[in-house]
Amino acid sequence: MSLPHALLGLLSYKPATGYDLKAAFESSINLFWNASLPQIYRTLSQMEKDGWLSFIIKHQEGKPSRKIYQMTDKGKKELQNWLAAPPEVPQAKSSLLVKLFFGNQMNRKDLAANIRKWREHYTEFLKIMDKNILPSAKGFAREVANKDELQFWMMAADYGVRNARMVVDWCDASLAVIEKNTRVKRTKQSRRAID
Amino acid sequence: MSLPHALLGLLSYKPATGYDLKAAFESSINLFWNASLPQIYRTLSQMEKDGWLSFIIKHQEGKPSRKIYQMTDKGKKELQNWLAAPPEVPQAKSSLLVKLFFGNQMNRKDLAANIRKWREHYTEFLKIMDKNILPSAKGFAREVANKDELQFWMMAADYGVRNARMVVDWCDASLAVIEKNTRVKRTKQSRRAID
DNA sequence: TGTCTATATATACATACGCACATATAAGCT
DNA sequence: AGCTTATATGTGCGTATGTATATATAGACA
Repeated sequence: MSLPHALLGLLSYKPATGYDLKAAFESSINLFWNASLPQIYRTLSQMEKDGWLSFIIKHQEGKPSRKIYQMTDKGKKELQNWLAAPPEVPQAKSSLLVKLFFGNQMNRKDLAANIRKWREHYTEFLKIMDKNILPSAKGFAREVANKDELQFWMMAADYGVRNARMVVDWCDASLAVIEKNTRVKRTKQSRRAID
Repeated sequence: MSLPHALLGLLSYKPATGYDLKAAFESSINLFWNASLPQIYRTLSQMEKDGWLSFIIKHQEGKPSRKIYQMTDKGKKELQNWLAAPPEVPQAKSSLLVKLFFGNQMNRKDLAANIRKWREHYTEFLKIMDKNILPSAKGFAREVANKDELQFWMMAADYGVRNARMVVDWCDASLAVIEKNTRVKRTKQSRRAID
């Protein structure tokens, strides 16, 4: 379970509201973790009950009040403990690979189309990373981070890029195999038709 | 949500009990999806209520009775529809990358140790794949699959191998960066000590 | 004028799933 | 004699999370 700790990590830069934290997620951690707004609110509320956070309410005119959370000493300790603990190895969950596993029951065209769609998604991701990674990193740096922090952000982003490249390569290799076999089958059919 | 469809896929080979399906998972789909025994039983029960499956009970001596599920026509249609539908792109969830993101707040030694642990896990995985992939695939082939099915199983396994190699490479690159910077810092400290 | 987006909070309902435990028998190990 | 493993079924409890919805205001757009 990482969401509370990811929130602690972001709050270690500066106090923030649930709404702020959602925005912070979107411009950074979203690459390797994801959280909806209701989930963030629920988690913050629970963390406050657990004594990891405290909050103050700041009233605004024309806009809703802001509930600004900040870490307590207990929260800081919790973050440190979590950071030092060995990370769980993520168990892969990929519905595409499950589908592929039963690919024999699929129309080859549908299967190839699905793989191509996946490929598109990751090439698109790579484009966005190329275009946005530096601006995004700079935005992050301006907001909260120093150069050391930027380095870690780049490492995490590098993981995302390597992963996307790996998937694209795999898609190409798999599409080649599927195409080759489809062609072989056609040839056999043609022969039979000639016979 | 893929578990019910993964179970449908396995049941498309032949009728089976929850216990059988757990074993089938472990020798194949476990690479890219995972399910506990209670979760499988619960899901089968729900699928039966939804009319995707029917079952017969086979009594055995000395052993518990077997509740053997098989697909209904509705279940077959459901599987076909699911297979043809475009797969959801998996949203990455990696607590190691979250930790790395806050790596600046960590002891560099702890961080490096965590990355090394990750690296070990994936090198171990690669070893097991090297040793077991063919025997495992053959076992799968003997059980349920023909050559075409084996090909798709190999494609999925290939994904796992490529992923593991990518992670190992990333670990090496990241460890190099962390080491380099640690050394630089030491040098600066040494200089300061000399000054 | 009505809809959409942004700001900001949150509840309600449902689903997926992990872990612990309950039940029963037989075989094999220490 | 007691423990673990394999076979086979489940329930109960808790947690994480997704989706829909409620509330309130202001500005932009069609």
